[in-house]
Amino acid sequence: MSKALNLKTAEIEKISHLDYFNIAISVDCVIFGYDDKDLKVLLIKSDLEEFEGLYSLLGDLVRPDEDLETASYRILKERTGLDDVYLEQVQAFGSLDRHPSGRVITIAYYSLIDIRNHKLKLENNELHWHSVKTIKKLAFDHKMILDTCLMRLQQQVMENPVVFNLLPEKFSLRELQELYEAILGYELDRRNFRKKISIKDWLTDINEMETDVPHRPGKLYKLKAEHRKRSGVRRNTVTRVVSV
Amino acid sequence: MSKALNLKTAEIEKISHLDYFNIAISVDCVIFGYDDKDLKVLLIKSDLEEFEGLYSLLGDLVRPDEDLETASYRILKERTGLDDVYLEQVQAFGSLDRHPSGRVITIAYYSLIDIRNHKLKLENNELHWHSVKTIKKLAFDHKMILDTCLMRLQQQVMENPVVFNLLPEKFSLRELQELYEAILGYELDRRNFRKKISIKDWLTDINEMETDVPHRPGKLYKLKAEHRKRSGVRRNTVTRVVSV
DNA sequence: AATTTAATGTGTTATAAGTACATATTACGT
DNA sequence: ACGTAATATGTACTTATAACACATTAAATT
Repeated sequence: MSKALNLKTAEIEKISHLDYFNIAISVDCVIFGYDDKDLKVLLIKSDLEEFEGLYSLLGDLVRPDEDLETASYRILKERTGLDDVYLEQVQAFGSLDRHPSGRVITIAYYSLIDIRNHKLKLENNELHWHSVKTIKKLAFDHKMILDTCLMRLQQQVMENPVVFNLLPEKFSLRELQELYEAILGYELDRRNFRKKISIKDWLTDINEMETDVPHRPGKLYKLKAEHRKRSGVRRNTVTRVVSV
Repeated sequence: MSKALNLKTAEIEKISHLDYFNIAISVDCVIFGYDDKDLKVLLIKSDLEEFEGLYSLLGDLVRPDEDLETASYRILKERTGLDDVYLEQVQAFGSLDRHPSGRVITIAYYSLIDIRNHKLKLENNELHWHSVKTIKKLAFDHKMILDTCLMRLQQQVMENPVVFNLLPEKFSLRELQELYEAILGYELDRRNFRKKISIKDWLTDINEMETDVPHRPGKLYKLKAEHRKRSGVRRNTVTRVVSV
């Protein structure tokens, strides 16, 4: 891989090899979580002077020997310890000035994880969950990336059973509705919401009830196994590379 | 930009600078056209031995001093002579083995152009329009990229007034419906189609009729000016860079 | 033990959107 | 003048969305 790529036009060859490899490529993960009726995102304090005091998404350069999904899974694994996560590519961001130290094109992924039932190794990593709706500014173009990923999540939410990755295995319909409301940013009618969900036929009633709620407990449900796909990408080939 | 990026983890620094810049980044354009009731895509014969006899999408490496949209517009301009085109990013493709000569991550864009009313400088470029539905195999992973872009186009088509970029300025409802059918791959009911389009309120009746049709001519319509956005990206900043 | 509280669970009606389907009309070609 | 092939248009049926209220249950309070 040290010789020039013999790509397409002759024109390319005029320009030296190094010029073309002076672009770095990174992956940035918008890691969504859900807790306390609130959509969260996992952020780290930026270590760049230019962005002193600002937070940024979790990202890293892509290594020459790993593909994009592998890089994303590696970041998730390194930062959170998790390797069983939902992950989906959203968009590439490549403005010239998006990174102060040089040319870095980044591919954004969003990821959904259940905060409560996975103990993350957060503290030692300087990682923290931030409420999405209170975030005003981030390092780099990460606010734009976050917004784009949130929009994508909002689009997906009613068509695909993806949000269950944010919930524990068993949940009540109220919890599910609150999650939808947190993602969409507006309130839903309870009866219409339940009807819609029941038409989709995603859930099974497991004949258990909520406990420890200070009111009448609701029924608990599980996502049906056939809809449980933890990743938008082919995970069996990918996570092995990451987690071994 | 020749010194290392001071990015995130200490771990990165263990790996030499050159390793990280040994990934090239390209842009590939799926250029859709429409003619003869058929969705077409613009392809070029691959100049790589590995893909002898196969066609590939139009693409090129991204230059360190241009952003992704600029690179896409440059490719379109260089290859077709057009700079007033609809262009939208779809997805990044980054498998390790997708390019036989080395590691190249590519960002796929799709583009919509009106074949008939723009004279393209095709012949001297070895470019040809191919009917999308007859394409079985392409060089690299370009078949996958084409399929992904087509799916994206199909998704967009009913929600956004994008397909008008494939048609001449004035068109009949029949032409429009045939275009939708070509993109979606199935037939539509004429009355329902017209109702749906009229509800969207995208068109103005310009009080002209088709000419040179061997049957009763239909009315001609134009896309209303407020829906005429030739690009999914901010073009006023972008095309200037390309076309000046 | 009785009462209050706060949530669960459920159904109907009205409106809008989607689907299936048929007939009269018009310009061209012969 | 006539046949042809496409345009133009509307209605009934079905499905989805939206708005809306009341009885029930278990926990917490008195």
